[in-house]
Amino acid sequence: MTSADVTRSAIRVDSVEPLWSQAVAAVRMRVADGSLRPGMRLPPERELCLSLAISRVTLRKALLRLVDEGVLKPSHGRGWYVAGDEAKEWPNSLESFSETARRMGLVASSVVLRSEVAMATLDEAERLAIAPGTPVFHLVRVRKLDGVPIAVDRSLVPSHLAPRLDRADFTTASLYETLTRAGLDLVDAGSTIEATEADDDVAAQLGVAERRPILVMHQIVRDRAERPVLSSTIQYAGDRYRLRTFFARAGASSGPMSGFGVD
Amino acid sequence: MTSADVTRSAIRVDSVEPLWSQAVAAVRMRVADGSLRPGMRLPPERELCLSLAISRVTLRKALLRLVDEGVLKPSHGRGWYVAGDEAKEWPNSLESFSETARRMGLVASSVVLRSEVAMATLDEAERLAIAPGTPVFHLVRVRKLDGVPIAVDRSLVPSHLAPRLDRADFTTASLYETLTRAGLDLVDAGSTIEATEADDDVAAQLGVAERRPILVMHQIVRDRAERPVLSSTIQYAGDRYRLRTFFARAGASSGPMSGFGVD
DNA sequence: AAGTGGTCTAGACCACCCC
DNA sequence: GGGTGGTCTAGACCACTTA
Repeated sequence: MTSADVTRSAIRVDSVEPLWSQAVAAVRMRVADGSLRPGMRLPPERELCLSLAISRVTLRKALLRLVDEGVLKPSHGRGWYVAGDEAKEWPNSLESFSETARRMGLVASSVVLRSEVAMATLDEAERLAIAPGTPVFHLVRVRKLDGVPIAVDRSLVPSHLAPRLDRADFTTASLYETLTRAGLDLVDAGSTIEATEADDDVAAQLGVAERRPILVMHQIVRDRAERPVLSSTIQYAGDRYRLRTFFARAGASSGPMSGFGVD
Repeated sequence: MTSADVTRSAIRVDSVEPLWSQAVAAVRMRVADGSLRPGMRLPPERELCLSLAISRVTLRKALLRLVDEGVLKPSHGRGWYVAGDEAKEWPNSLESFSETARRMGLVASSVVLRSEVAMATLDEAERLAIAPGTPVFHLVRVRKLDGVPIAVDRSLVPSHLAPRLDRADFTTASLYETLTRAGLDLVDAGSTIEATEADDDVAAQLGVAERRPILVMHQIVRDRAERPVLSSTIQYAGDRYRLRTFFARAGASSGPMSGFGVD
């Protein structure tokens, strides 16, 4: 048995989770705990099939998913390799605030300015596709890195989707994790990103001069039924933060699409 | 035969393209030419397998890919549906400038300020992972929508990867398409997005006041060998443009990842 | 030539939706 | 209960890498 060995032990047949999903978790675990280090080659697919006791098709579905997440890299004729730190820290979507903090070795913290349920205004109701006046949980946080204010984050969640959110302490808790644990499955998100100037409110909260550049990201996250679950507006101090994204085409094969936002 | 019928005629066995990729193209064609309209249900998988003469596994690989591109939406127990215009215009990556123009019904054009080969500076060489002094193609364009200047786009391509780029007319041509046609396969891209102020150069080119907010997107596009092929820096007038992204988790199944940049 | 990933197949069974 | 997608399998053959 090599140290890169991945055994069946992690796979439970009676679980509701699909086998490929369990395989994803098993491999991800091995990468997280360090038994699979960046640059290492995984055992050949046919061996992994045996040790995980799943078919090759199922295994490959799992491995491809991990490519999508930036954990693995396939190399035709050579093998599957664990992605280096560079790529691993660049997920196949927008990097979240806490991920950024981890990557840079800084401590992320939040100051909660508002955490309460209030009636949805016309504007808020439209963004969340609910009726005006519906109870909505409002969360306003100043996000900090090593104590320095970086961004103001205003989030909205319809109360009937996740009751009692106002009892949670979002000084440390992650909103995304809290919603997931409440049984919501966030499957897709549309977002817009623009540059504006700081108004006096945001300038004061971030400790920058008025009219300084602000990076604004607005996001609507939906569940499997395409129901808006979360509306989030983050205003970053322009000279203190940079959004990062990474896009990879898994089974590319000369994709006919225009690409990654490049013409 | 229903109007949604997709026949084998489009699939050529002798082609180098994988069958699933050809199936993707066949379905995409039907959507593009209007024989499959938004909201319509596709024939059942088992029927499509017969008409395309491919196995169900292969067909599903193609359909899943189209979900990734925002063309289709699966519905367990009901069928596959053509995505509405809303979703279709939001690819699973950053929306490109011309896509934005199309969505908004505006005419995209470019003014080429510079199109020549020059030696790479230290900074440029580092970004492209080449030696300083290596010949690099420089392309500087002012991107316009309906004649209004929206952004300044500075792109760099190492000359040895695509010779004679300075002969092309990028007033109309797409750089991405030109590179693809030159045989380069752009498979992944890392990018950063930030907000800054307009310096006098950019302010003049965009016709805005100095120190006004600017949205800057920097991007490094790589080929299959992870070799940087294109470095692109786009500076958008803050009050004239908004970047749009859409992220979907195809086979989600309670993803354990933090999400879409949301905490 | 041997090893390894990439594509493809035919068929089975389960889970969900709707009549 | 019948139709439809979702998961899974065992095995075949091809393409790329390495020696």
